[in-house]
Amino acid sequence: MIARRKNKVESPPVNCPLSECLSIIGGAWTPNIIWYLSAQSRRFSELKDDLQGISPKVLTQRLKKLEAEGVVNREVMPTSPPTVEYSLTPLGNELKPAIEAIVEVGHKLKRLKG
Amino acid sequence: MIARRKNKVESPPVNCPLSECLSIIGGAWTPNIIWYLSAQSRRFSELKDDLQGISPKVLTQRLKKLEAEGVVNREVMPTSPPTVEYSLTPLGNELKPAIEAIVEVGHKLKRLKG
DNA sequence: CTGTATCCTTGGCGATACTG
DNA sequence: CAGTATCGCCAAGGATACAG
Repeated sequence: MIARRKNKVESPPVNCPLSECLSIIGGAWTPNIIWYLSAQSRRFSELKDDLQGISPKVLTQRLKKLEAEGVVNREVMPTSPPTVEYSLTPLGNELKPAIEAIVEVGHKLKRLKG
Repeated sequence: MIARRKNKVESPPVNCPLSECLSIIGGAWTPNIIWYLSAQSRRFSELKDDLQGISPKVLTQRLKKLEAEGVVNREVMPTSPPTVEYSLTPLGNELKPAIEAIVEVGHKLKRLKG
């Protein structure tokens, strides 16, 4: 007899958490922003330099979204002229393993494919 | 010819090795496709059922791209009617840790944020 | 069953100029 | 320095019908 295959894959609940996390790190520049912030806290224009080519609009969009999600902390420093420090929150640090896994695989792919 | 403004959307930033991997798992349905294939090999319409809501066009697009990248293997079975088996290549399996890390973080986020 | 072929909408992103 | 405000494009993705 032909072993009829299972109609369902074992654990479908995966759909949700995947989207949950990817909706955070999914933006075009977002992973790199988190990457740089995971190394150290950065100011707006420092990030703008880190992410060469990003427009201030998009950088603002991303940072605001990340801040709203509780992933990034924004702190205005009482300096003159005023500067703003961005850093990862504890929640933001939870993302680091995923980012690192992605980086890891990125390296492997690079080795394997050229 | 008309000189077009060069505001076309470029590929993600090149600063860190993130892009390499994200360009593979970055598509809208791609992570889930890889997830389902990591459990077992699947046929086209099985994947279409797994990924409820995906259009055949997009599923084809993704599978072709993944196949071209060496991540997914496509095998036509000599059955009647013909069926096609998709599975992960060894290279594709390299992606699993990253996917799993993302899932992991997805769970954490869900716990922490409700 | 396994895809193609079209058409259409959307929103993400780029570029640039301007403000406190 | 740290953003906002506008404008515009275009490619990803949805919907649907058709084909081998």
